[in-house]
Amino acid sequence: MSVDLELAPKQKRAAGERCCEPVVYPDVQREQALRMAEVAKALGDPIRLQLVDVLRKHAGKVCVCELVPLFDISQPTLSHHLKKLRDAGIVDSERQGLWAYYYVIPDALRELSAWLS
Amino acid sequence: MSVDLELAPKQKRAAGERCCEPVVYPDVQREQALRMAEVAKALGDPIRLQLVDVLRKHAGKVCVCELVPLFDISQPTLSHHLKKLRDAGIVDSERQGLWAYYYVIPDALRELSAWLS
DNA sequence: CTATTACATAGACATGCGTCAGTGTTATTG
DNA sequence: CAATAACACTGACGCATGTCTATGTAATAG
Repeated sequence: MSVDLELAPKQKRAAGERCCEPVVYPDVQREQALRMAEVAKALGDPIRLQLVDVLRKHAGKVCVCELVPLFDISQPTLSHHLKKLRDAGIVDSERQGLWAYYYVIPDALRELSAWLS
Repeated sequence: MSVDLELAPKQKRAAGERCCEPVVYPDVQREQALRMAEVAKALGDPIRLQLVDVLRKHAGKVCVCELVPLFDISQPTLSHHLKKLRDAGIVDSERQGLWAYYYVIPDALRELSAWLS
């Protein structure tokens, strides 16, 4: 999988000349880069990465009240991180009475994972 | 691969009682989360992600002068992004005369990639 | 209804980020 | 030497981020 940027032919040039001609490249696949970067950015915080790890390990849905004591941050801060993960399309939640259960959206990490391997 | 956080037993409790006891968890593997989050954060920008993509596709080393025309940003901004990738341990560079050649460090993405799959 | 519990939202604060114009550094050409 | 080219660094700017305290909302207990 790639993001498809065309590259100018690679060759040395003597100084005193222009190094490279400007390259026109199709911005095909740029949306893919945007999507993957958004997911990567959401994973770019240790707490959020550990949150995703916990949610993935516990295949079912996990109550927020079980997540709070795992980290040295306040409950609102954790709520904020969960929202970031929701906005990135990585997790989703369900309310049941007073509790909120979070889970990883299947295949949410697939595109990035495939690109990385 | 996981980050190894212990989770409290998952069970509903009647309201009016504490939901969960605080959980003590070993911060084993927390360094791993820090490392992976650092890499993910560096990939969390579309331009940097595309830079890594270009460098990975062209297995050899790529001259900065070939990268500049691929993006709609100034040369100093691109230099800044390359520095971020260097700081994250994803790429490295070599100077040869006037030119600087960048390349992806082998296995720099392996840990994150393995965790994601 | 009142109190309590679980969770989210609001606002504030310091810090970090992405970008640019400008400048510096190093190497090559003439 | 002076001029030029490739690249990095500096400082500035607006905006986003991570964190907190305080408050809001919805549901349950009594």
